[in-house]
Amino acid sequence: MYTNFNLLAELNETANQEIQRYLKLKKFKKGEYLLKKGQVCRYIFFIQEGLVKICFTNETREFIMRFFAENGIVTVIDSYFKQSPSAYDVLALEQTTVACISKTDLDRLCNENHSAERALRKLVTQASMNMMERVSEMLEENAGERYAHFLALNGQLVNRISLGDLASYLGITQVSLSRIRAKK
Amino acid sequence: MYTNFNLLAELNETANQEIQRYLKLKKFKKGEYLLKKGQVCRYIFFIQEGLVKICFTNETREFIMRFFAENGIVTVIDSYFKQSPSAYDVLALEQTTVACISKTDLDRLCNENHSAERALRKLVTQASMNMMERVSEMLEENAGERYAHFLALNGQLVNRISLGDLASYLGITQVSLSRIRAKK
DNA sequence: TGTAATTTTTAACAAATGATAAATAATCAC
DNA sequence: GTGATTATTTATCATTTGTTAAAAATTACA
Repeated sequence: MYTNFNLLAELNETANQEIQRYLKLKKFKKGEYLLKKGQVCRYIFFIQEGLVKICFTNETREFIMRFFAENGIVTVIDSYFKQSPSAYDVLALEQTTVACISKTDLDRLCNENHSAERALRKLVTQASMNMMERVSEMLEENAGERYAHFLALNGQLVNRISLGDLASYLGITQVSLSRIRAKK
Repeated sequence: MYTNFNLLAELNETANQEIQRYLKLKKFKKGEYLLKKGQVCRYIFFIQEGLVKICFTNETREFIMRFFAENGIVTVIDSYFKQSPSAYDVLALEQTTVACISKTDLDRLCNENHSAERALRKLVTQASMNMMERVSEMLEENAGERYAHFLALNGQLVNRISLGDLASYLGITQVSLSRIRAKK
């Protein structure tokens, strides 16, 4: 039922059966929060359908860490692992269906099952690589280059994301992104 | 002998004895490379003494991902886990002594020992959190704010890092950083 | 369909940062 | 120590991005 996640491919038969029992389906409407800033993130979410953003806000602006669409695996890593208040919101940009597993259940699974621990390690490794790539881009590229880069890697996603959200992801204002697009 | 690393505190007695056998000491002079771009990163390095940077270069500029000093644990995550050519250099900024373990040995240890796998998971989790924090800062803060932030968190390190390297870390030019400092 | 609300674009100006060059200061090698 | 090398600062100008405001386009919905 909940296939198509690399994390799960890593699991052995036992762990796979276990995790299927733990996973619970949840649905979020567009605009609903999977997690609000200040709350403790108690789940890892497997997105089956829809689109979410992890973001935070200033007094004046919003900033987006990442988008996650179908087959994406989402959690607020430091809140989840430390069970501390999240600095980020997780918000549905479309009607979104997720399968999720609680930290309590996954901890149990990881304690009992080495392959689950390994799968989790691979998941956070992937998150690390994604964030390093993002840091590299932000160091090296200006806003126009980051925009082109995002288009190249996420061509299909762009149609589902507002310009404002894309600007928040790129770390610039909506006005600035509009100007960048006009130049091309 | 090789104490003071959180990663190791996580290990059980067996794994701890094993890893002590695997760890090898290496010394690098100032300016020597622990890893060059294009090489495959085959080790995790535990810095005992000294200072290194993970960096990459443009046609014209250098960019620094992170500095690692005493008790820091360094690897180029995607090169290490995928055993693919590194996009980054790892370079000693001071004479540096490291204990290192090869991926071959650590893989063996992780296969045999659940607590080693967990320790590795915690290591990459920490790396993820660090990189997320860095992305957040780069989205939200301008260069002057990032400079102040770095000073606040790494006051003691600043004296060991050249202005040029600090600028490369902040993603600005040396000239720009000099200007920022002059304003304060 | 028509009106309101929202999103995107355009414009004008301010602030931040990059690029280049030159001056000054600090460090290194002999 | 002395000269050469390297690192840092200062200055000037160009480019990028932010801010604000208004216009235009799109979308929502009654």
